[in-house]
Amino acid sequence: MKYKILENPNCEDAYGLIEEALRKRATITIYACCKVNYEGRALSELNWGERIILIKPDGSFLIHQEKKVEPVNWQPPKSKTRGYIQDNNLILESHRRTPKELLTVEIRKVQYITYANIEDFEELEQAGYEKDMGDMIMEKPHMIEEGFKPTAREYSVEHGFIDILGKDCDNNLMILELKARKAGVSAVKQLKRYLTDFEDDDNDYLKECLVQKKKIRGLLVAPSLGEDAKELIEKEGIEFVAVNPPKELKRDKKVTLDAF
Amino acid sequence: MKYKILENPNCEDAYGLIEEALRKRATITIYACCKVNYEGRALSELNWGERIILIKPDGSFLIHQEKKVEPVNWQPPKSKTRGYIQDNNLILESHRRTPKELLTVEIRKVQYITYANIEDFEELEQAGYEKDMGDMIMEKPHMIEEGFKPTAREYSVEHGFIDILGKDCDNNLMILELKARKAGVSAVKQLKRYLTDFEDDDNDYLKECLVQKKKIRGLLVAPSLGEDAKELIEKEGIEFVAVNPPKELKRDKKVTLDAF
DNA sequence: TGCTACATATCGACC
DNA sequence: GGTCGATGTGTAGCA
Repeated sequence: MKYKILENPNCEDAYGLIEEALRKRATITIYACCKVNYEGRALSELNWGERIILIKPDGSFLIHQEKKVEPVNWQPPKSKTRGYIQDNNLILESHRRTPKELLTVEIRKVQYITYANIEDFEELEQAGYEKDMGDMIMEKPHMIEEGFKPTAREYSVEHGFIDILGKDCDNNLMILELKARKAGVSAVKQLKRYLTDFEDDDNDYLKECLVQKKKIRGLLVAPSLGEDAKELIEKEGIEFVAVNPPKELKRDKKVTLDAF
Repeated sequence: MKYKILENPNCEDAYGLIEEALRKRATITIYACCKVNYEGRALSELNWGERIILIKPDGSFLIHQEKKVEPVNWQPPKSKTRGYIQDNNLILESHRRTPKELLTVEIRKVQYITYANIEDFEELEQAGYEKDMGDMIMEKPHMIEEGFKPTAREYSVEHGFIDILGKDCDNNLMILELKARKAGVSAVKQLKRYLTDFEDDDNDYLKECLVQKKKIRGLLVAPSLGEDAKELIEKEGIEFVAVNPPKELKRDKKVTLDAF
């Protein structure tokens, strides 16, 4: 990692280092006293104070205060950064075309600037999502109940997509809504809406179901259920199945599979 | 701003500086080659690579790659950070109680660490939100149309809240859904759902409306409308009113008001 | 503490 | 370039 650090620079030196870093497509951090203006989708102003500025080679621009995970101001990747000197202050601008957005940072005093060319070829591997849960249920449908047979995934209805469509051992239709986290009232309402949509819709599954005089069962599949949601599923005649999302990384899974 | 910078430290020195910084409740940035594991609401793993670590005095913990606005891994405010040395590597852990979440950073090589006590007493002032839009319409109802009289705000119905409830000059009921950004199909559907909820609900507004044989008008209020949404409002008999969210900071507003 | 809704949401996938 | 949906969404407000 090649890096450079500049402490207590004057305005011109700070400007010079930032230009150099931008040219070299390095990642820059600045500890400085600044004032920030943003105009674009919304409008904001942040008065003089000390903050940390992070500029990435992909154009991302972040300003962090000493609190919270979220930056106080930012610009997304592909934004264009430029700097100039005005009234003996260093101004940094980050500009985006669509939508038109401009972030302006007026820097009164730089404590230090660092930049480095970061080498990172890894991507985050993760698990424990709704998609993983769907994959798992398609692979092991008995997790839902004995005899469950999935027939379709991401089945389109008026207000969205039914996560998994299938049949139980008695050939009743089953409509599954998956949630990777604790399900709330909104999840129950969503499933209810899909059930209504499905019943209003003219489709082969429904026709077959009517002909064979079978039921349509709505199932909410999630690791747990909120208190309010418990009441609502009773009322709506919806069933709940407790399933935890698989917390297994794909690489680990592969290893496990390879072992067999 | 008091700060300290340590370049190319060995494991022990890096550990020492971080402990010192945590004690002093400083804001820390580390450029380092590390490996990251997260387990909590989900599960993730990030293999060896160079990243920027930011630790804030409120407990926020961020790991940034050289791309994107979002950190690749993080912990929220109030998380507890601790460090230790294992196998000649520096380990940083950030721990959260509820929900139980643990972030583990294994650092192989530190390029540099800096910490500083940041002084920032300013908060972001902003404008251009749905709430501002609601305030503006309550203050200047004629923006919607001549003779519009708001009667209720955040009126609760089955699937959510009606932003503004009111009457027109002919005493017809008006149900307003506000959006601070371009409205899409989902906004129209949301309003339609609220209209249905309202008509299904047993309330005084509705009773009065029926007695006086008045209409119920649904209005979508937003700066603009997507193409698909235009078709849908036609079909659903919903009206659209173009209103831009007020992009005026409260301080500016106050000044303006003081001037009168 | 828990729940709801908003955000300059961001981000990825799909069209 | 848009549209749609998931997110370890984060965050504020309120019960």
